[in-house]
Amino acid sequence: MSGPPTTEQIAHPARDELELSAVLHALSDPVRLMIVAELSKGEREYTCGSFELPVTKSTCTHHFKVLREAGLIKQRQQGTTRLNTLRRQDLEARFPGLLDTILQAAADTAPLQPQPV
Amino acid sequence: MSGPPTTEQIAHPARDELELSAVLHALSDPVRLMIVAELSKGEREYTCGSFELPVTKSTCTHHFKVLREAGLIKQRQQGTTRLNTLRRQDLEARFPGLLDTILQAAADTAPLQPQPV
DNA sequence: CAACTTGTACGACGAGCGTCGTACAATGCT
DNA sequence: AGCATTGTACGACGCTCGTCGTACAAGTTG
Repeated sequence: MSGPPTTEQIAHPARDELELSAVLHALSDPVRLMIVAELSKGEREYTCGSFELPVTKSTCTHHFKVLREAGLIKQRQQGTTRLNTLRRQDLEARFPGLLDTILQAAADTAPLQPQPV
Repeated sequence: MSGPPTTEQIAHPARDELELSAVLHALSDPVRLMIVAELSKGEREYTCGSFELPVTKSTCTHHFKVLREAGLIKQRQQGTTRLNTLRRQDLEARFPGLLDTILQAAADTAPLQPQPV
């Protein structure tokens, strides 16, 4: 193999372009909040398929797209899979404390927890 | 005057019933975030008309209703006017630090500020 | 009483959201 | 090569959202 193994041509907003309303809207959906909560539990990269979500594949793609366009996650292509990571530093720089506070609130009040794989 | 001057028959969710997704959704609208930011600046009660909002009266009523049903504000009838206050304590008890963090993020990144009256 | 103020109720409209199914592209594996 | 895996693209569907205009209710004030 001589060509580039990864594509990395996925649009992401810059740190200074993150909008609060987009972030809050993204996290106001229970499924997306689940995804972000899962991502926040580890430092490793998660594939889209490593979540037990109560929606189909295409809906899952949609939610990851919303999260990416709001600047919450970074997506990196690797082979057929797409690796997702939380943009912790960017979020912390732009909206200090916001992510942790929301995740804490979610953990305190969530009736159900998703299952990682 | 011998009769009751205020009605106080407006439905509000109890503290323990506040849902995170509803709160985040309520605050993901710029107009509603403006309203909450204004309310947070003072301890006094604000009438619905004391905001300079870029929407009509009926839209304003709608936004206050969303905020009330999400548990962000308390509305109290007094004569023809309705007095609004932020439910600071309830929010702090249910979602510690959430309101302040969001308001801080809004203040840091907001391009425009509303005008109080 | 009549006029005004403050805000709600209701219906309408266009836009967007969350969901799905099917089809397809790209990669990995046998 | 052929097949399986992973995820996207696209269209469709109901539903909700934000907005508005008009009409109306409840107080306040002349």
